[in-house]
Amino acid sequence: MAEWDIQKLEEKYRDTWPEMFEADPDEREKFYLNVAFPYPSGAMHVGHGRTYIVPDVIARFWRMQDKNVLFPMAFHVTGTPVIGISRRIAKGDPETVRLYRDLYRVPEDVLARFDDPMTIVEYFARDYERIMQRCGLSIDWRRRFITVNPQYSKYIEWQYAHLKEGEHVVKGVHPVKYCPSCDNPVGDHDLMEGEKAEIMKFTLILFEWQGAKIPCATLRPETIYGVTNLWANPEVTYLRANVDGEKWILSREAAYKLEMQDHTVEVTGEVSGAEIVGSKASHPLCGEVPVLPAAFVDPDVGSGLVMSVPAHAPFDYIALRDLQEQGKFTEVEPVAIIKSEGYGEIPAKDAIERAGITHQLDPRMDEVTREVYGAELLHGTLLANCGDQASKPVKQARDDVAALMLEDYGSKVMFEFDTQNVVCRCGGRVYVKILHDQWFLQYSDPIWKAQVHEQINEMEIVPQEVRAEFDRTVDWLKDWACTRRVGLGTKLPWDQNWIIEPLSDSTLYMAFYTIAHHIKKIDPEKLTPEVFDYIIYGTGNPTTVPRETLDAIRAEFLYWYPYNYRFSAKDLISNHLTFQLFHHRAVMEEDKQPQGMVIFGMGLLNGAKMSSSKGNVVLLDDALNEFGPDTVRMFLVGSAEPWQDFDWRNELVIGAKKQIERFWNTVSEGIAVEENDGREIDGWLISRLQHRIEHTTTALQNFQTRQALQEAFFGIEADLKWYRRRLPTIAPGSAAIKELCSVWVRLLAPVVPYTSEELWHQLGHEGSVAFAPWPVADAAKIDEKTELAEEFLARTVEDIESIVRIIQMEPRAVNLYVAPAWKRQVFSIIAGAADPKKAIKLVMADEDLRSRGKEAADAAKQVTKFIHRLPPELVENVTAHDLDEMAVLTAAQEFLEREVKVPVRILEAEGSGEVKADTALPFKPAIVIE
RNA sequence: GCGAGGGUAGGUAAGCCAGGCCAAAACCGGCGGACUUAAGAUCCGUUCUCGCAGGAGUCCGUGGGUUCGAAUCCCACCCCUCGCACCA
Repeated sequence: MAEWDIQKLEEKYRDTWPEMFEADPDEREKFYLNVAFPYPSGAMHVGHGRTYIVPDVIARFWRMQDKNVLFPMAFHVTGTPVIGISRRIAKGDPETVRLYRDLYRVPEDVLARFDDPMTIVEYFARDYERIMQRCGLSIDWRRRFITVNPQYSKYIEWQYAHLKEGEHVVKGVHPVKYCPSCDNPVGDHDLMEGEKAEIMKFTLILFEWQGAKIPCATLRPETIYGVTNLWANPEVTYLRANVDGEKWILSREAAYKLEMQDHTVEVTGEVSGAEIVGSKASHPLCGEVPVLPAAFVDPDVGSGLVMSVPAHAPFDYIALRDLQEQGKFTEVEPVAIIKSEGYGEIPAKDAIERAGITHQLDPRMDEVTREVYGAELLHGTLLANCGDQASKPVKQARDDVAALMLEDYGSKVMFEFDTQNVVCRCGGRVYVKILHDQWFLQYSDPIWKAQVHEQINEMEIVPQEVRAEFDRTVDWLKDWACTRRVGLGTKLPWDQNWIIEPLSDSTLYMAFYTIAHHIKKIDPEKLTPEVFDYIIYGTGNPTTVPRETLDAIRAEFLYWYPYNYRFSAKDLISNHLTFQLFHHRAVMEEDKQPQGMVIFGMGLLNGAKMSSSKGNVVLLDDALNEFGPDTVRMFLVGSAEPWQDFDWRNELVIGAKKQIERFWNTVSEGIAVEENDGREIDGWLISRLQHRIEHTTTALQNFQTRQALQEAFFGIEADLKWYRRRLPTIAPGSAAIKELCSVWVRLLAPVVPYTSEELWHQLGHEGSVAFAPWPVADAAKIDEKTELAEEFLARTVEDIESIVRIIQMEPRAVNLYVAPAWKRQVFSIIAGAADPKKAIKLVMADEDLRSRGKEAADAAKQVTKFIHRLPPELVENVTAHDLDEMAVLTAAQEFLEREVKVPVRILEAEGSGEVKADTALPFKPAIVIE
């Protein structure tokens, strides 16, 4: 019997496998599964490993069920990250170089060529492919592509033509975070500071002022009715400017921001804050109000000029009060316009006084402000002095007044961050910019959303719980800017200045897999939209490619599509996974919609989040070298169900390795030993095996890889343990063991393909275990009575042992007293009773039993208690099979004596004269130790 | 802050939806023993507390509640993970 040497097994089989899993349409039923493809900008770690190994286990499982399984792979290389990496490497950025040279161990000569982004992705794509093959992934590599292949670009162009035709791609304006020094929009991950900053929409309310307008930015336009004054900072020099052709007064900062936000701003002069202070400004909805001085007014917030609503804004209230305490502007009175529960006439005043705030600089001012704003938004109603808005709830009035302002009073919208200091990685300040000419995928379209909801409802989603998250995401999605100026990718077909954004070019590639190996062979120039129309829809009359070629390609598409399952980690739910549903709905026909999704948990390393940038990773290649592919696979699919987070810990992985070794040794022994005569216990083993097959199959059908392993590995091992305990002196070489080995190797083949492949051959089978028939449970081999008898024995031995353990005497002999038949009668009656409370009455209704009087009543009580503690199926079996306990125990006498190491006597309880024998119950003999 | 999911014995984790089979599966780890020159592997026992007869007590994030009965149902609180976008 050879030692288990996984390295050798890997070398023996790895390179012969890739062609084996090339899948072509045939008469069998298909099973098509795919995974979110990787962006190969760095080395694979064990977290990536699980992403591909779990689907592979599922693929191998279904393949053995005689499904035609397609499992393809490609590489996503579009976008900007590798461009940044290549630049940083070219510059010699030490951190990046360290990551690639030391952690990912890229050879120096290769690293030297990493100044070209394509070199990076091509290098790592090859590396991924190599490592995936080491892992034994049953991928059809003929279909491999990368997302900048010209043929793929043609497919994307076709897709976008249809999206545009369906009016799902529209040109729009959109506020984005923008870094003027990079001259590019920036994502949150590009920010050094202010990552959580949100873009807020202010209304600029225009006040008449000496032939010009003073814009005041507000989030609460409805408070215009309560404006008593404006605030200007006397220390600030404001600008006079023509904004969109109108004369405005505003801060320098505000002028710059508005320019970024698509307004024309032409500076014509300056005016000091001091000059403005003391003058009057007016708005039709609040009349003429004075401009008051305020040092707290920040020119870098809003327009740099503020409207004041002292009744409802604590800052305004306290600033006004402070001025008035100095005897200034005493004629200004707060104007209350909102009634809100829990507050008096002037909520700002109440809140400040309740909090005991006496000074504007009190740090609790922000908190009090939030409190008042929140309370008024939730419960406030506008008062009678608010014109048309009177008695409206604040919530509604806010929107109505904002709309009114924009329509009738010349207001403009201004965007601002909710936090100051938003800084780009380049160190430059980030502003809100309105992008025009930008193309958007209109995910906000309610009709489109409704279609996706419908699809989510029809799909199988594993685990069920994430369905809610998908629905939430669909509701929450707004329009998505789908074009960029920089990065790798496909040009927008109708506007060549734009590149299709990388998330937006990878929503329908699952369909491309079905035809990729054919399409690759066609000159991209010939791949007109008509060609794809013909392949996907079967319409039109393309002439650039021979018709029989197209018919074959279309046939293949129709065979595989739609996909059965897509596998991905849960962090992609809120974008990619939901996007692809939108795109399928828009472009693919009704019967080509995604059928199912399986969502994975995340990976941890020793309890901490895996992160390449922090160096907290185990590279998959290293893990394969150290433990071998089967161990890595077994650990990754066995330590947690796919949707749970898993934690890679080396000491646990070593455990998995030992387990496979045990499996190897047991099966090798089984093969080596000469067949000998079967024993009765063989029937039990084979009967148990049927349950294991059934449970493993169900688990894998439900993607429960961990559960499957519990059954297929530990379950079978536990059965074997009992089997050997019952037959310690006989070598395990029976026909039953051979049968078990053959089944066992196949049950574990999806998880440990290398080990199983070798054992399968050693068992004398031709062909790969990957295509061997999956075991099917045979009901005829299930022998419930034997299983029950063994359970009875096991429980009895356990009971004896637990008693021996407690008593502190050395046992000399064990007497077992089997319960009399009439107690079995009691057991049946009680077990069958619908209402347990009436069970005792039922027992006493039996004449024979009643004649036993108190004895019967006591037994009934004991039996009731006992039944209560047993699993219901077991109770059912006990009743159904009416086990001859005497015979079972007698037959196992030798076994019992070996177990307890003293003579065992098996006796009838009835008439034994032993007091303790009275406690004998069916399925629970009385035990007396001498 | 908002949205989704989750907290079970030393660790991983099943059970929870359908309350009583639950002192709570399974695996790992720990401890003791057998085998061995030894280590490893393997096997046996043990791993909340108490108990010289198969039993009792306490326990499933915290605090309440419902129920004859709660890890499981309800309420509140605390803590953790993921997502919150123009980016893979």
